[in-house]
Amino acid sequence: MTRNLRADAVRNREALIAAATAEFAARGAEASVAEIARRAGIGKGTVFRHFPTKDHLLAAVLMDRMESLHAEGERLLGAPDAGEALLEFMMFAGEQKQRLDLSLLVTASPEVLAVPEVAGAQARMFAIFDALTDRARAAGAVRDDVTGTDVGLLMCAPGHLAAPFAEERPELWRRYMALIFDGLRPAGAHPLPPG
Amino acid sequence: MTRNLRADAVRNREALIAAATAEFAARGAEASVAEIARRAGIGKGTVFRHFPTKDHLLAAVLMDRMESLHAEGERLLGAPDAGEALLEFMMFAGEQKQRLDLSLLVTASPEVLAVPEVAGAQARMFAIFDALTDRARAAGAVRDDVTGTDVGLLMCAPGHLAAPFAEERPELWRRYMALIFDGLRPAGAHPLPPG
DNA sequence: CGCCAACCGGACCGCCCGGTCCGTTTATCT
DNA sequence: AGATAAACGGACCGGGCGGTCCGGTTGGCG
Repeated sequence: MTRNLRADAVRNREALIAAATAEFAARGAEASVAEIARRAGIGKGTVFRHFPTKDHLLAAVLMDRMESLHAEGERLLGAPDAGEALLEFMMFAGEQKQRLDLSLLVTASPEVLAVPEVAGAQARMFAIFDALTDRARAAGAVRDDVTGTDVGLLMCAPGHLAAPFAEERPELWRRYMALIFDGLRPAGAHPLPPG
Repeated sequence: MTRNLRADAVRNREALIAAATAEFAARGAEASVAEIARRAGIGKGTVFRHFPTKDHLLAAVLMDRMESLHAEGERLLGAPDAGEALLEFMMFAGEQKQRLDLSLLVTASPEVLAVPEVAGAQARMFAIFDALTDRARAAGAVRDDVTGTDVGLLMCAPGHLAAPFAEERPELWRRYMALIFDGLRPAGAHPLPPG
């Protein structure tokens, strides 16, 4: 069945995933395998024995993040204020210490989506987006035309937008997340005419 | 002074810029010089005689777009409704037929900013962002804490977010632009506490 | 302790990139 | 038409990438 890994293999695998997480966080999907291996203190060959492809390695890293989002989302489904819960969720998503590009999760490349577990994890993640959004909408905290997909996409933006100022204004992304959430509120809504 | 180009050189230069515009629009800044040359029907060597560097070629393309934004912005500064003018400007920016990634203009790479004309054009462009935003703010159409820089950054988002759905929902980006603009309105504003 | 399979890691491959070079073509001027 | 400089374009270079291979190392079991 699941063949037991040798002790050193386990150690290396852990170091590899840690290094990959850090490196993908820093450089995005274009991070190089050689650099990840160097950072993990192992050879490039070892990387490819643990994962057949760079995309499979990326997939493993993304899975963690998606599960994390999923868990926090489920927790917040139990929060009393549905609107506040949605905002809190978006902030949690943007926060990810290792500021892994959220759009790697939300709009994942075809290659990593080809890994079946990733597709499943992404589907579960979007289900949580929907659940949180439906609840907020039912509570009248967001306007009627907002969907879970909208939330998933929109919450990716602040990270990108604020990235150039991450040094001098590390909290700028929070302001943009709040701004965008305000756009979701029913108060000043001016939705486009359908068409 | 400015040495006259030979007729064929002029033709090739035009074809080159057209091809570069299309290719950068389609593939972003990672478009390859070889492909641009092929598309223009010229050799790669010719590209580098007209522009010393790929970045200089990209710079030439970006300049056009920035001037276009600048012109439309100045036109809209004369529009009666300041708030409507700002929204219209954002829509114009998102529209750019060749949907050239706006963030190439707004958060240009250090390399292309090293081309002095680009830096100047970008500064003029940001000045227009500020002018339009100041006027909208003075008219009470957007909240007090919104700056021209905010507008410049935020208006880049819809293009990215809607890109994966560009095929089946080509107008989705408009909805997001409107949503984001609603977040700028004073109506339902919930700005973050300073800090 | 000694053996062997599991594991390691760096040399190596093919590919594509931005950029250079130079022998060939061609527009232009007389 | 012939001369000449301008312009062309593809072969070529160095570098970095993802991925492979295989001789050397090492953990774990009998």
